Amino acid sequence: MSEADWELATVLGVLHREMGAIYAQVARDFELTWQQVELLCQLNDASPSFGELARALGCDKSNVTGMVDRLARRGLVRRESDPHDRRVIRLTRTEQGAALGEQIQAAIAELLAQRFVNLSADDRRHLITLSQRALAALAAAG
Amino acid sequence: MSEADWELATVLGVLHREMGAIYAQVARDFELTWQQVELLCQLNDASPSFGELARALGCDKSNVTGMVDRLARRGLVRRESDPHDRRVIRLTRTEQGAALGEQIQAAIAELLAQRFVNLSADDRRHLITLSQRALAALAAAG
DNA sequence: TATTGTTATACTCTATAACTATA
DNA sequence: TATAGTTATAGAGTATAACAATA
Repeated sequence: MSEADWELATVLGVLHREMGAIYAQVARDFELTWQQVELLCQLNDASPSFGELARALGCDKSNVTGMVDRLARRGLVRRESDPHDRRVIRLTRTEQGAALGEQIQAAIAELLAQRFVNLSADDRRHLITLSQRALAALAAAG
Repeated sequence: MSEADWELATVLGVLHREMGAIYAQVARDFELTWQQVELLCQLNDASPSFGELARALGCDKSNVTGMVDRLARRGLVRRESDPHDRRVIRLTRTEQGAALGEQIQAAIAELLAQRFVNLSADDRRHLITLSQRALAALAAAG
């Protein structure tokens, strides 16, 4: 393993922790857990099944039931049965859930813009480009 | 808010989720939770008090007690009372904990190197540099 | 038979408040 | 009186296994 590999792991680790703190802050501002925010973000333009949600969130499908229950109790999401397969339930946001989801994403972008105010426009542009390439590399590597 | 702010939030959000999956994978490989890994990483070259640990981990001090108990039960950390203030307890890794911590950090760096194999050496170097600048900007913004 | 969502169970993390022993 | 760590409690996330309905 090269020196650069160690440096990459170190700096990405610290950045990951900082980003986690930022997301946790926003979630708490909206009285949600960050897992609930993650789930809500999966419903931006899709109506995933519970199994698809579990895979996207990296948890077991049995956990999704409870998380959805809690969001449904607050009127943010709604279960809808799949017409093609009556075993499957698809999850959609309610109007209230969609409105809240957009507020949350705006709050995240706003907070990031504030916290990165000391990063020059050039650096910010490069950071976006390189992060996109990094994501493409991750996708290619599987 | 500018278009670049939205792009930054989007790409950093996706990257954050990918990194989270990577860390979760490593933690599970070592039969630890990712929170326990975070705690262990705070002991690399320091013996923090429980209050300092709580601040670093972004949780309440009352939570630290249980997390430390579970790590101590596995022989990875040890409580040591502070000679200057008998209210304070400082946490240190055992030899076994130090060895495991190094294994974990090596595993993270190794896995990242594998997953980023499709990112060119140039891009990787730039990603390190820009991430370091981003962290400096975050620190400066408070 | 296999799969989908659910339930039950046990463990962990998280937040709050009350407690103790120091300072 | 203030602070550091602990305890008790309640809610939430996590993993496993067993289950009913459907395919």
